[in-house]
Amino acid sequence: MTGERRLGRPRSQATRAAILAAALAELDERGYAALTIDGIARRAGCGKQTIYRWWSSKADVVLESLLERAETAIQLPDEGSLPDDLMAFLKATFAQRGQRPTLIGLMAQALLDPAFAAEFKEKFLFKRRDALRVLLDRAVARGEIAAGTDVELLIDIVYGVLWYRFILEHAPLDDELGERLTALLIKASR
Amino acid sequence: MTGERRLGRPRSQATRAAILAAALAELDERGYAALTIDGIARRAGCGKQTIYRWWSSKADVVLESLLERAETAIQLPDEGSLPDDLMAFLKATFAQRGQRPTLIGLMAQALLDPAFAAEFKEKFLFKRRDALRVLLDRAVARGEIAAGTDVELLIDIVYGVLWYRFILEHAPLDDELGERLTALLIKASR
Amino acid sequence: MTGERRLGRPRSQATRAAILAAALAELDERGYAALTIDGIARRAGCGKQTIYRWWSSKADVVLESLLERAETAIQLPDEGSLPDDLMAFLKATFAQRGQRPTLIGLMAQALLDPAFAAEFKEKFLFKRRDALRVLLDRAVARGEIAAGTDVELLIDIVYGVLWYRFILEHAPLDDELGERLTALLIKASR
Amino acid sequence: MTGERRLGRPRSQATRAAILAAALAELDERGYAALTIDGIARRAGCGKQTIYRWWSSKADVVLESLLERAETAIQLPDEGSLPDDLMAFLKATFAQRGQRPTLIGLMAQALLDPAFAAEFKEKFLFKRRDALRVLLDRAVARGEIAAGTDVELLIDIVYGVLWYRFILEHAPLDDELGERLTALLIKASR
DNA sequence: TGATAAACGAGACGGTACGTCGTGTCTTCTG
DNA sequence: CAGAAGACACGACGTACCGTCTCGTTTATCA
Repeated sequence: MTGERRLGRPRSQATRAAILAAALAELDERGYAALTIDGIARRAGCGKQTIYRWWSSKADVVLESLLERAETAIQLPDEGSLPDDLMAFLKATFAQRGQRPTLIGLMAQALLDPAFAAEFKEKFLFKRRDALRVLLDRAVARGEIAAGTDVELLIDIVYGVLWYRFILEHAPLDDELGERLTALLIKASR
Repeated sequence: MTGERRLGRPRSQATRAAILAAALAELDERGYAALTIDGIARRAGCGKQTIYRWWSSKADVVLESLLERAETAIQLPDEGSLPDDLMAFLKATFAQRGQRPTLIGLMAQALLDPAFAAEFKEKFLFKRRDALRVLLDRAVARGEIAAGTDVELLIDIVYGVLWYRFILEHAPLDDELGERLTALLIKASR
Repeated sequence: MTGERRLGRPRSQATRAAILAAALAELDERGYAALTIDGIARRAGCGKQTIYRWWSSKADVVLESLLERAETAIQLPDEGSLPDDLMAFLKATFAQRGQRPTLIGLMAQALLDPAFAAEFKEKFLFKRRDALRVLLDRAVARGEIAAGTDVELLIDIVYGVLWYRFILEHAPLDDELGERLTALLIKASR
Repeated sequence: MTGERRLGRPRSQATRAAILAAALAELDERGYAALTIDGIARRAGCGKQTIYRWWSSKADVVLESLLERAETAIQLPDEGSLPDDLMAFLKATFAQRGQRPTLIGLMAQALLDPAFAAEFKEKFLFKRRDALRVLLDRAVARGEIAAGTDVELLIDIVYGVLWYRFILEHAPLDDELGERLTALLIKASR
């Protein structure tokens, strides 16, 4: 039942880990644009084929590396009120600024490659939308925001502003932004 | 006096135009990711060197092509009230959805290449922010929105939502979005 | 034991042969000066990298092609007397006049590139000197030429005249030259 | 009468000299293989067109530079006897060893380019043959060498050995070679 | 225990585009 | 009208990665 044991030599978990680690290391040292499959393989001490066997692109490798990082996990706060929940959520999100190079690279890849875009949305972007939706739905249930409120638009505003500033870097992603954004959303949705 | 006539053979305007046209044609036929300098040169009937002499990357060529297209010009409506101005502005912006592949490609390049990012911001993104700021400042002057309103945040919300939906394509960029966004911003800024 | 099996995919002998053949074909059709690595790769149906992996220059490829041609093999006659040996040797050498374009090209490359010059001397020019030296040493042993004769100078004379006429083409490389040169050398070395 | 004054601005002798000097300087600093028309023009402070107007190739420029050098002039000794004449001639020739890089480069160009080869022979190589022929004809007239001697072959031997050693550098071009070659030729031609 | 089967490292392969270099021609202004 | 300046079309250069392939080797399961 649990079976599914495939024939032949099983996938090497050590190699898998080495590849993910190598990808992150290359990313840190050289940046996303300079990432190459050759380079990852060389650093991981594995053959290129092994990478191609399990991932479809370098972005795929990076996405998996990213998702394995503990700090990328989504926090779902429950502070009792929307403003507090939102602030906690935004603070947790802002705290991941260190991932910028990686996230920016993945977004670039998503823009250039529709297949990867689908995967990036499914495994990353939409998961975060889902988390935020939980907070907002809770607020609707509590009556903190009006029943007819377009929750999807609120989500778009939060992530739209976040990504827009994340990409352009013309203004900071800090607590002050969190407070102003929270205040604005609540005022707009009462 | 105004002179500034440089020495030597002057830059060929015909070649410049051929290159920009070739870039747009390649873009339409094959998409941004498949653009190559070789391909542009071949189609334009010019040497690669000539492209490298005047532009620093393929994104640079594409950006200039794009800026020369009349339809990329920024509309600055003046309808007399903020809601009308905003709707007109958003409608004009949404009308450029056909440029999506190009704009997405340029954004991808900006994410991968900081030098190009700076240029893209200066020549494209910030020009649009400036236009929107004019509308909002006008509304502040007219008392339509509160004096202390964080105009920059409003701009970030508009363009944040626009780009976020533009990139993810999880929801349409249409008049209904325009109306809801306008309503929300006005409610939040009174 | 003799093993030495290298790791990884072994070198493709088919590709090696295709490259050498393509080089000779290009040489015949277009001449040495018009040879290009691009052209050889195109005709051989291989990537340029494959050529660069195994040879350091186009001259290197051509030299190897040449050395594989059966007709480039050195004949070592043993007719019993120096005049007969020399005539046989010269006839065999003159018979390779068809290789002129190739040899001239290789010599040109040797003049321009010291690294290739060393290789050309080692693998081609000195091998021929060695063969001729065998003939002359034999003649010394038989007493046909004086014991103190400067054999190296005789070799220089033979190959000097040959190459000089080969290059300048101001006089033929034919049997009459062979006879006169033989006679002169013998008269001078008695 | 002497006229032949062409119309328009006359050729600039200063520029001509600058180009020839620049060619020699580049030759000395970088070697023949690295010579470029661009480089010569840059160093001479002239336009490339000016070079193309008056010379047909870089080899052409170099040949003219070489021929203008005083030390390249042919010495025609008249010592009274063939051995002395020959030795003097060879000594004078050997004394030009410093020109090796230039001469080797010109010879390489001659091998690659038949048009230049013709010019090189006419203006350089055959002039030297002519000079040597004068010496040898004088010796025939004096009865130092037999009347039926193949003078052309003797010339080929002298220049063949010289160029062969000059190119291969496997043995020196020195007085000892001069003496041995002289002795050999005289013994062979009595 | 040995056959079978897949994963793995290594690295060669056919390709494509890169960005640079040099060529020989052209187009402008200056002397 | 020669000459400097330098832009131009062209085409080869040698390199970097791509994604695939072909080896020998390793590590499992199954008969």
